[in-house]
Amino acid sequence: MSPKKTNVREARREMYRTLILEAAEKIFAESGFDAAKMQDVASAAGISLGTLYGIFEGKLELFTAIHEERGRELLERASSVTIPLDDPLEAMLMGVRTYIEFLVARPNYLRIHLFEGDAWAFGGRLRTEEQRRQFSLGLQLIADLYRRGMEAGLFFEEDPELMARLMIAQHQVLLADFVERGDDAKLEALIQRAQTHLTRLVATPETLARLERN
Amino acid sequence: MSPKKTNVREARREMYRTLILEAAEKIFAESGFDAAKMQDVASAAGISLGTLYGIFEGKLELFTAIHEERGRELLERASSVTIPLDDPLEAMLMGVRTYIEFLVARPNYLRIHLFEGDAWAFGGRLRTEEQRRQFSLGLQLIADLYRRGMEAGLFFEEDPELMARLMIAQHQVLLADFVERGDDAKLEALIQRAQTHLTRLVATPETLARLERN
Amino acid sequence: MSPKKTNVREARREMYRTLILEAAEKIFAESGFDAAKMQDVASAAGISLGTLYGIFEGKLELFTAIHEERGRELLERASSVTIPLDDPLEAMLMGVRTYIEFLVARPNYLRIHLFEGDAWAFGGRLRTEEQRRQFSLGLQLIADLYRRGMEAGLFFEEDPELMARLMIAQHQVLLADFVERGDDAKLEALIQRAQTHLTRLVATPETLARLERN
Amino acid sequence: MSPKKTNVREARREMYRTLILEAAEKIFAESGFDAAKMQDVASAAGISLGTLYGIFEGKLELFTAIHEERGRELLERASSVTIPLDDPLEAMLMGVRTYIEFLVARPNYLRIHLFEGDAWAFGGRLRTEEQRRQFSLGLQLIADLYRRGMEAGLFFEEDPELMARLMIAQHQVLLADFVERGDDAKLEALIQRAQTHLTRLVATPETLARLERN
DNA sequence: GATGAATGAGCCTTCATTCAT
DNA sequence: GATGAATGAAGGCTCATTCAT
Repeated sequence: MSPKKTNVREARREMYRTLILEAAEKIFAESGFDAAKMQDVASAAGISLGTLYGIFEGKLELFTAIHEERGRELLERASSVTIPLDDPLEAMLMGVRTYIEFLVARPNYLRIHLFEGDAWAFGGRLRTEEQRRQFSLGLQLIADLYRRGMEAGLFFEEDPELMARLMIAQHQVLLADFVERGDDAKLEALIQRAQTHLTRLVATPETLARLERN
Repeated sequence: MSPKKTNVREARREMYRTLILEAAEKIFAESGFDAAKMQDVASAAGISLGTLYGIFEGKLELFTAIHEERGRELLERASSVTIPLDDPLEAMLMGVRTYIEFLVARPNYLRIHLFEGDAWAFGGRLRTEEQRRQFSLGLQLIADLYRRGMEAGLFFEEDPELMARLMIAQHQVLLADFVERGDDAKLEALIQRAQTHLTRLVATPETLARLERN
Repeated sequence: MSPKKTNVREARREMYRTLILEAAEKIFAESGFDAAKMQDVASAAGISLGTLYGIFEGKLELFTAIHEERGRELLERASSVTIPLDDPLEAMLMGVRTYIEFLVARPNYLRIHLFEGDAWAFGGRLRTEEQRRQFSLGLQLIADLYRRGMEAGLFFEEDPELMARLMIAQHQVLLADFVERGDDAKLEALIQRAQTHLTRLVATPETLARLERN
Repeated sequence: MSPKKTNVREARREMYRTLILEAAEKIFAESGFDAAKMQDVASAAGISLGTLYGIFEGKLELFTAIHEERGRELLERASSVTIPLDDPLEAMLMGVRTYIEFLVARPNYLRIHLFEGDAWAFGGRLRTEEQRRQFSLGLQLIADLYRRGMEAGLFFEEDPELMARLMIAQHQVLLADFVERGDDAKLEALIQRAQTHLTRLVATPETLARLERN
């Protein structure tokens, strides 16, 4: 097998992966995991069942792949924008913006994220180990940031992991509200609102007062 | 048909309803909606499939009925404890206590409530009109209370319905955390914590400061 | 549940078992294991797929059940007719008769027995542990008998288990021939022939000579 | 098309045929007909599915071809070693040797031959007309030999075709036993054993006695 | 000619729902 | 009314075969 051919094959597989993941996101978003049919995913991707199964092992693997893919991407973005920032609050605000922008740009994944029983805030009925790992990583990123803010006396004294969950839940409510309204236009307003509520959630009264004065 | 016979029949149906709803709560809590089997519900209720279908039209109706039943009960309790209280914040704190006590006393329903993709905070994949109505009623109860507090200058200025959702989400995170820890012992601590976070969520800085002084 | 009801249910299950096993025997005989369709078995039994699966766990279990059922029955018969006989050769001759009569009376099982890659002589690609156990038991029954004849100086000196296989193979050839000819009429001739060849296979020249004289 | 080109093409096809038949033998021996995958055959042959289908029409044709190929080869060898011999018994003994040496040298084909439900002794589920023809030819070769021996008064009086089947069955049991033991070392012992049993199967008591004396 | 990606018919199995007893 | 046996539609997945490159 020539390296060229291998590359072509790899490229094609990658193309299919993308095609399928998008189609699957759509189908899972519309129907939920159980009601989604593999045949519908294949049709939505414009390919045959056989091809679909050539790329993904099965339904669960496909579902998992969506979360890996999107979760990893989201995590990377969130990390890359928060790490450079020294101020924990500033980092958090930047994190929310990234989080919201990412999800609003991917409405199908957003629907899955919110409604498929795997909302990050609960970590409830997560279906695979990979999903649990992903969930845990995302939570830790936020919890660590919170810990820093708490140690700097900026944030309210509370279990950082619990606070991380509360933050996520908060954003999810705002996103769910946004989705329900079908209000694509005011992304910036949504972000502002989310940041306001985030600040109120984490900051001590003193921090709040200081912010007010500026 | 004599009225007496009718009454007997009604009583029997009522008994079955209760039996089935409890069994269904257990099964749905363990497996989720899709994986739950009607046969398992019937067995858990100690009745036959035929009888189950004599009382409930189908799986979806059964699922819906759980939410109606528990939702109505919860709503009534929450109403009855909050209505007599003049102070909106006090009413809210009392409401959370009731909410949490109610759910912790019904762990099966709690699991469904949190993890079955129909958490009240999102109103997401609600499966029937009735569920949406219920959801809306509960939300309004809280939103109205919030509005009163806002008009009294005690609460933060924000869309009351959104705030209601944020409150519910907050409690759900705390309850999910509670469930995950299997921490049955410290109900009172959970309520305290929920009330603290609730206060921080809704109160203006001035209100907070005043509370601090007392 | 009343004992009566249980009995009725058991009786019905038993009836279905029989019905299904007969139908399955037919289908497996016609098509072989892999080509046989569960739907065809159900149809042949005059029941629905659901009912079929209510009685048997799956295709393999059904196939196994046929072998258990028939194998056990055949083994019991063969044991019961050979055990009372002191003379090993006489016992063997009686055993063949039983074996052949049993299989000729069950032509579908005979076809499976001969052609489904699990002919007792080879013990080749046996699909389940149960089948292997059954095969081993049948073989031992014959091998033990052979050993007795050998120790009595009546039979040719050779590994008894190998001789058992040779005997089975011999009968199977005769049965296959019989099946191919569709010659239902001359069962007794078939048995005679099988006994003649059996004698020639196992007996020492001396034994043969003695028999000749009688 | 030049004759040369045609020759080249033919040579290539022949090469592929050989390659594929060997690979297929391996795969069918390992998995049996139904479980064998065409893809696995192609991979084992180091070619593509398309090429495989360019040489053989389908799975069944491939399976058939193995039997034709090997069967023809075996037949030729058996013929060539038996024809020059005048003594029918001697010819038979030579034939068995050839038969066993041939199969032991081709363990994959041996496995198929024994276990794939198409053992020559039964002529059972032969899948194509060609297979039946082949089977018949092999059987006739032996039957004719037997007939000669019978007419010479050397062999037991019995239907020659049936005797041919019994012989084949006998060898197959010995070969199956040999395969199961994984006993590659003692080929000569296996042949000796087979010849002994063959003699006992076909010879009249007088013939046996005469042999004994020598 | 060779490749192997793509196809899709087909089969095992499950479970919500019905209905004869 | 109660039962639970019976139904059969539906869906995940495989693999023989085809065909565009």
